[in-house]
Amino acid sequence: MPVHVVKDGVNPESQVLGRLQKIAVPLLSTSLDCTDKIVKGKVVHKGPLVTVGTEDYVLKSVIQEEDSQHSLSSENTSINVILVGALAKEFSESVNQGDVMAVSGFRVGKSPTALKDKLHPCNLHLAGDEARVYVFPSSSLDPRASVANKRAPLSGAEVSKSAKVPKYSYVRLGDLQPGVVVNVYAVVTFFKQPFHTRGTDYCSSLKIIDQSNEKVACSIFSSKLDSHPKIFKTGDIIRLHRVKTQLFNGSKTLVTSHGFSVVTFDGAVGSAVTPRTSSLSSHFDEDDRRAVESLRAWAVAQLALPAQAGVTLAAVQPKVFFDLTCQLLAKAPMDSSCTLLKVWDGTKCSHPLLNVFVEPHLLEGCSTLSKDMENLTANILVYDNHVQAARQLKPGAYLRIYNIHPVPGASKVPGNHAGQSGQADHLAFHLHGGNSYGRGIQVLPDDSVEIQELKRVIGSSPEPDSNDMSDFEDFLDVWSTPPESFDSTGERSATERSCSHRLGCVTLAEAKGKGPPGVYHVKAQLKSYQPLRLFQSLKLYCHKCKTIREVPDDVTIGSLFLEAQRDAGPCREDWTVATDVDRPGDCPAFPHRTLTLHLPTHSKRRGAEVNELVFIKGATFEETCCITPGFKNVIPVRSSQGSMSLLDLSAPFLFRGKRHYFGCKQCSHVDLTQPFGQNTDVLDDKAVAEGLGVQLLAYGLMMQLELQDGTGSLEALLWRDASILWQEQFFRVSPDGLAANTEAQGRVQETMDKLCPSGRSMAEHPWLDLCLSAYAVEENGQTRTCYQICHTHSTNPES
DNA sequence: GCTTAGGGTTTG
Repeated sequence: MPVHVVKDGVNPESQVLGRLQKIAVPLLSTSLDCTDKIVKGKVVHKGPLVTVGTEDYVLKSVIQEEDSQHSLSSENTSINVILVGALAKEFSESVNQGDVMAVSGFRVGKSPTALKDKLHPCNLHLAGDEARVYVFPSSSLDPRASVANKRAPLSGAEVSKSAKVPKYSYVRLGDLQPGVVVNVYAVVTFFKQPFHTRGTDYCSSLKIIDQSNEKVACSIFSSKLDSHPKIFKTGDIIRLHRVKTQLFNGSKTLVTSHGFSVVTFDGAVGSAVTPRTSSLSSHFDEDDRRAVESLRAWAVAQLALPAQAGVTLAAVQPKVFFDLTCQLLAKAPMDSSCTLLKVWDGTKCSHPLLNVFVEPHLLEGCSTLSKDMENLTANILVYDNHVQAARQLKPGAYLRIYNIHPVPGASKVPGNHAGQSGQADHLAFHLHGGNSYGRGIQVLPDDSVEIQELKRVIGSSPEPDSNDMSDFEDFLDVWSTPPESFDSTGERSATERSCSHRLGCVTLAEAKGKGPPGVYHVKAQLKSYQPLRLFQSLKLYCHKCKTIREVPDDVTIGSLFLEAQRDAGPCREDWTVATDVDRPGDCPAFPHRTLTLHLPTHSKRRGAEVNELVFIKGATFEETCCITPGFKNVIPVRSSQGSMSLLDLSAPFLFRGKRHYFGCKQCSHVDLTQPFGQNTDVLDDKAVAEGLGVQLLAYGLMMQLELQDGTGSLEALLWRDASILWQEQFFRVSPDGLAANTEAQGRVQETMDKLCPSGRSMAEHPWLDLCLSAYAVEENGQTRTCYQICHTHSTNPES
């Protein structure tokens, strides 16, 4: 019962005011934080009970401050009290003029009748569950009064129990008064991610607005990021408790004061009213729900606050900054002040997107899987302060990235030397340094409204134009399938044999007991594999001499190119025409070196194009990479006693797009004196190698797999016989393309992750049907048994 | 316990 009558003889002050702070009527203002406050006065006017509609009531009353201290110091000692609903009806029945009453759970509003009635400029609103009226009948103070006998007296204990903490009251932004701590509800119109201040805290800088149409800046300080508002987009609704109004440059601003708290809500009309807060003790009730819905309804009606239509990749306009809700696919450091984020949102950009070349071993996570897919993937270069934030991100995470700058034209990408030309009309995305315009990256929780929508779009992402559907299926498989579904308890094998052996399955222990040579069929799980960094497993293999070579790194290759510049003499061959390009002294060892392009003078082959082949002399490795988009075949050469010669065969002898081709030092017999390629229809890698006298090396993966079944474990090599099957069927990638194709490498990694999911128990590792070949190897006079996996390929997870 | 920041016509 919201109206409590205090029994005769009970000291009202001690019973009711125990936990509440009394505010004198003259001191009431709209900026007052009404939490835990009580106002007491004598009822000097009791208006009639007015019926609104069929069941609602309103009653107006006036109370007067009785505290002589305040009644003398101010004229505003009488204030209008508006009672609404059941409270009004009850008040009408149980309160009389002359009674003293105390009220709590009120809201202070502007009195619209102040000019007319000359009463207090504010009024008190009493409505809702938290509003309380405590009546001290004039009989309890003045025995001569006769109204008390009509009332059902309540015990003091009951009064005390029901005097629970009143609800929070909220001040409109238009009513803020400097120096006063208040609570507010508002719509966010601008926000910055929390950033480190020069002081001890992070600061969230906001602009907010409410129904009073007053826009107010707000600074939230806290050393704990968790205490900062979880704002995802403008239009979100924010509730601030215990914020103080300050004047700055003549404008009111809100700043957090001691014990502040903040809760946010989605701003969309009709969406669930779910408080976003890390606080466990946050207050939230029906009134909060109403406040949020009221603000949502108000905001949607304001033309000044257009609903934020989220920009998808498909809707991106060049040069127009935008915010993107997306999923992180992969990331790679570019240099100390720049990190690349590869993201998608399931839509296809209508502008071609810049493809950023990344060293495969620097890429973390999985990339898009085919060239056609790439227009679904935005490469976002994040700079400076955002690099730190990017470092924390995990591939697969859902993000919102604020203030992305789509820049047309192949802009310079830090630390990136290859594959940048020929993308002049492609869009590059930048997240510039600093936090102006709300620039930043935020991880969105999986259950947020925007992620629900993103997941829906990703789930129905358009099919690529490419015929290569397996790529796309893999893509969806990896990104739309929760990790839980990778477990394969009692399910069919993740690999299958393709051999024609008629053998029964043996255990690993049995296979080890039988010794070499032999072929065994086993069923086992993959416990571990090496190397974990897959680029380290990539090798070069000569089919002729059977030699295995490491793939040289870029630094080694770079030094071989520099070495080749030592002989600065000409190297004319009569079947080529040379064009000299003076290079400025950007290479300290060889100032003003000359870069020479040699083009074949004639080609008798039909359909041969002018850009089919070029020899390049005097170029650095980076420069050679840079001209690859202009020619189908780029062959770096050097001068050797006036003749054209290839570089040391440790370096790639041929560049085709991003692909680098190596030759075998032992088996090659280089001859550049004759034109070549005229008897072939296609001048591909094999034709070029043959024409140059180079024995082409093949790429292959070499891995050591630790297999396990219930009987024991066994180390088996994955190479040679099985490699083609593994690489073309199992990983569904061509080994030759693997070195240049970060996506293919990503796919290999995905496959390995499925076979050997890290962080999961062995029970969750899938079972593999394998064909093992055992053979003896002599080493330091000792014989040991080695095993290789052969005739084995993956089963398609889809079928 | 106090301070911090105080949006802005961005751009590698």
